[in-house]
Amino acid sequence: MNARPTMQDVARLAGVSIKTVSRVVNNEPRVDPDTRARVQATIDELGFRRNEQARSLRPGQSSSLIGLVSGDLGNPFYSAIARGIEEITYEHGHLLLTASSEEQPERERQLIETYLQHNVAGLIVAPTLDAARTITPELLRGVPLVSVDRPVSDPDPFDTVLLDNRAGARRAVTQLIHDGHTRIAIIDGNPRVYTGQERTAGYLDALREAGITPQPNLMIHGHHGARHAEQATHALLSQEQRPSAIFATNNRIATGVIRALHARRRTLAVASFDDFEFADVINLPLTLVSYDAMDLGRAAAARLMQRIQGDASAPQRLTQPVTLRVPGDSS
Amino acid sequence: MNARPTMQDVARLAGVSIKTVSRVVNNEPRVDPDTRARVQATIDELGFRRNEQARSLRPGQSSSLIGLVSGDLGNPFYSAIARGIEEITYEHGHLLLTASSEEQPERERQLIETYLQHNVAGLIVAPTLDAARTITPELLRGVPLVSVDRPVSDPDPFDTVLLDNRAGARRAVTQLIHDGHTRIAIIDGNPRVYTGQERTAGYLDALREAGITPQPNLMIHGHHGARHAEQATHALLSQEQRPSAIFATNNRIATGVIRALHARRRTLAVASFDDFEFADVINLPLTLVSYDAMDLGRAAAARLMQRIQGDASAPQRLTQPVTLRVPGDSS
DNA sequence: GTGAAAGCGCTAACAT
DNA sequence: ATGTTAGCGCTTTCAC
Repeated sequence: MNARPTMQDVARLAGVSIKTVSRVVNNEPRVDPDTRARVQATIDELGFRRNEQARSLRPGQSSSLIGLVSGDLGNPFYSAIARGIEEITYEHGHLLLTASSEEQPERERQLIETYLQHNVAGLIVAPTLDAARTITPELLRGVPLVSVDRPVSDPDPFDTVLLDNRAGARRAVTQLIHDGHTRIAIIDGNPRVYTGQERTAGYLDALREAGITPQPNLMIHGHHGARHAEQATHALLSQEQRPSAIFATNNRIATGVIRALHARRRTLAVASFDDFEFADVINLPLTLVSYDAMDLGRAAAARLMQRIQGDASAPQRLTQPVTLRVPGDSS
Repeated sequence: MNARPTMQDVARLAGVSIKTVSRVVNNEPRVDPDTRARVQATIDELGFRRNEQARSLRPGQSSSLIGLVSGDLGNPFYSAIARGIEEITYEHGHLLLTASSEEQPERERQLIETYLQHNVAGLIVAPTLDAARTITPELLRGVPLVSVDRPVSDPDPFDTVLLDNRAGARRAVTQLIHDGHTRIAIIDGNPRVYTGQERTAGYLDALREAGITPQPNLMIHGHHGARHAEQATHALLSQEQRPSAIFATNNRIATGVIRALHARRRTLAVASFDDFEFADVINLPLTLVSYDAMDLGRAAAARLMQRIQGDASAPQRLTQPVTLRVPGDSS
């Protein structure tokens, strides 16, 4: 457990000044090759590693930390985003701090503050519902922030990377209509959630374009989570005017719908925002809005890297494309 | 973008010395209540936040950073572990750095070094295959490390948190035997991977206990990933002596097996290490070794917290329990 | 109860 | 090509 060696230690042992060691460590040019070799040998011998905290303490020297606040790292959607972010930040020599807000605005604010105390060079946040109230430019003091999956507010003072929620939903529902469906139900989660709102708008777009009048009793909201969606599906199928297809606005809802149909041994067309493994193995006609969640993360991280490198242009809203996938249909 | 205020700024504005500000920030006792209130007011007014890098620069003052190196954060197994770790470290006021080794020992070593440069208080690693060569006590210089899912080496100089791989596999295969199966195939990934080895050993345990002689042509190895497992399943079903049940040593392999069976419209009993969503909706007799991956992370983080708090006892090997689950069987 | 001064490990500015 | 010095923001003696 010998203490960690410092530049001073290396300098003493190599018989040079600390600044020369610094030059070698930072690959600065004006060092005699012999000196450089000698210093390097001492560094290797001692196993010296530069203390990053001390380095980034100097003003101007920004830290190489990036902070990520996601909704829930345990959710594959968020962890794929995190993976994409990690890929880009790693390439740029940054380290990634991760934490989950658990959709609690207070925890989100608290995490951002803690990150700022650690001098992060930038932040990526999947904002909670009430982020607009807590995440403000004053809180950030110039540290760049990119939001992902949802905007912080509208209009948005920050860069944002979103999915094309509305168009994706419209295309999925239009597909169902093409397949002959007219009684298409929608099951959505918390109506305050941005993505659900957009996807619901896309559903209505598709109906309107086809001249179909939306039926209130086919539009179920507030049923987030697989369990609620399962109950909602049972309710839908028990009512008078039954749907012939169901659009689930996300994969947890789709899971509930599929469970309920399985329990009732009923075959209904199911469309879902979010693709999932096993879609190919399920004996139901599926229409999936598919996309690469890692790409969302990559795009957000790439934008943040630009900001860190000094880009001061107006906040951007980037929309990532989605595609329609019909399992078993190899066209 | 006014610069971030320092203790010095607070001190000047409050008309006290920097040390008094420090006392207030750190909740030290010997401060006059009035002074404390005045300083606190100034802190709030300026939005002062202590610079954590500067604080932990002082020797003794450990940083509140924990470093996690997982195989692939995009894999739900690892992200669940990460979530469990995050939960515990958050409770203890630590922040979590995350990165993926992508199963490359060199990248793993590199990440650990980078973490150490950032003065992490401790490390949690899901070791790669060749971790024993790179992760050594010399590299770590006294920074505690806990490995998770796989041991670094055997015997292990570090704490390790593992699943009960062998017993879980044995129980799953024993269940298949109880159900009347005697020709039980196993599909495993890379034979050098610890978990696969243990699970294969459990498979053999179960056969031996039942007096069944292992059939080499029913034991497929080296087929990691869903795609390979799919091919392996097709090969198994094309041969003379066909199995009536298949044990998949992890969920990606199980996915491949299920895909192949679905393509052939064949019903076979399938056992799998790892539970998965949709298990309830698949029309195959399944036997699943189930466990809580978050608990793995929680246990690893809890052990690390003990080490950070000074526990210097001998390295422990903790084994987390697994349970058998038969979907549809509500007993 | 409060403050002055030293120093953590490093880099930037300015010598030599 | 190399060294000296100051100082980043904070905590820690040790005075007062």
